[in-house]
Amino acid sequence: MNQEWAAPSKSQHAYLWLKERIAGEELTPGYRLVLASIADELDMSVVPVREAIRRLEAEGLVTFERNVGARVSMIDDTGYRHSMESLAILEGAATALAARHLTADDLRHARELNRRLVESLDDFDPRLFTSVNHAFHSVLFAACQNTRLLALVEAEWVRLGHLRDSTFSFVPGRAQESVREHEVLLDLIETGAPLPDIERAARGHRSATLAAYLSHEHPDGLPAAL
Amino acid sequence: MNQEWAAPSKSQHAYLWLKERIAGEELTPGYRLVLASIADELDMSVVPVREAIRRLEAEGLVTFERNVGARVSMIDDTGYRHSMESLAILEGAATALAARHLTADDLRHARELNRRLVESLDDFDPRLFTSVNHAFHSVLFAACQNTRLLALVEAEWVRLGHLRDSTFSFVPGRAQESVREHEVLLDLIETGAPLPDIERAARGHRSATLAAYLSHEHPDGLPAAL
DNA sequence: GTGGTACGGATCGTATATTATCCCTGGAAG
DNA sequence: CTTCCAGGGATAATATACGATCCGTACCAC
Repeated sequence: MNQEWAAPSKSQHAYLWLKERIAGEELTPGYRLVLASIADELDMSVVPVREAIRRLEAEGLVTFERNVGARVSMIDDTGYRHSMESLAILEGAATALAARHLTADDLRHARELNRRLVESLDDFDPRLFTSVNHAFHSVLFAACQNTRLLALVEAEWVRLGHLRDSTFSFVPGRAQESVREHEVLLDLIETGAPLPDIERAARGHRSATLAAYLSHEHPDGLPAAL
Repeated sequence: MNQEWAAPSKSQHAYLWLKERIAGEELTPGYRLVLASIADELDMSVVPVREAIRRLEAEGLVTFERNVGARVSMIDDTGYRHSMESLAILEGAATALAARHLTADDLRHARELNRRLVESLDDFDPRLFTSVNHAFHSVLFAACQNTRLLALVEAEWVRLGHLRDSTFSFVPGRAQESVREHEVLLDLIETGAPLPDIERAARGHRSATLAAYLSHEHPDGLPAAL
């Protein structure tokens, strides 16, 4: 009597549940993750919860201290900068590798998303903007054939997603600039520009967002090279 | 009465033990990892072993199938190619970011390692070559200030390390070319070449190794773009 | 008042036990 | 000869139980 509706393992369930809460900011950085409480809440024993947390730890979303417990990863400016820089590199490459595989439909979809970004500039909601922004970039790099690279990009987005809600909350002015750069990027792809140009544009786009944040928070800091 | 000798958790111990075995090819790809056997061998219960395996899973070293068990990740050509391509991108960027931070000592050390690579070309041992090769590149990118990027690079090396012993076993001719490219790369760094040039050289170096492998295994395959 | 120490609650770490699932093998039906 | 089904062994998944460790607090000595 096979239950067709598939039984997701409890471990998996706990993993997804936690990840969701972390991404959704219900569990903010520094939040203490107590095994027993979570197990209780999810109506399971602590064993699956432990495994879920181990996986999250390996992904860098939570930090663990022996005999003390887990907490949602704290993010300092350095970590944020490093992650953004890494994402710039990964996403830039993925976008370039995907460029030649984008269909006309994909590009239409991307332009539509960017149009929504433009519209949202009035009555600005950083949360919404970030979400649509992610969708926009996802369209552009999802066609990348290199699944490993894709996984790395997605992992970095998740990492950042829970660390800072949105750079755009901090530097509202960056949003306008951002959507313009999106158009440039789309044009490059559509006209079949050389891949290195596309990569440079995509990387530069994210680096610029990072730079905007850094110069806003630390006006006297040095800009990142490369 | 604090025991100074530190008590590494069993979970940690199992994790390191397995990782070691996998890296050392004692556990080859496809090898079945049975919880009870491992627990027995390490003189512990299955719980810590499960956690260790979960961590390895998150790192991509083992694959897991629900209710079936874990096995050391199989690597197909596609996976290998994707991983190498990703490494090319990551390592290229890390090397460029590290370039300005390398000391004269670092460069001396790197040249010394490359000298050893040259020497080893007679009486060629792919295993040794790969190992020293890793050391060489480690020196070049270790000075990268972006710890996140560094972690990604190292993770990818580990991934590849256990998947294929060495590309150089398959394409011996590549080794000579490789050490020459090392010299070029070192010269670029030493003369303070523009970072994009350094990045391109470092990325191209690894891409070339991948290409050599691919064209050797699949002479009719298409070369990777970018 | 300050420092240290001892106790206790909270929480983690691991072992053991129980249940669920898969896969293989063998036999019977067609 | 092939196909299907049943049963059993192997193994994973989870629950429960117990011991170990940490950390905060209160008490005592000085």
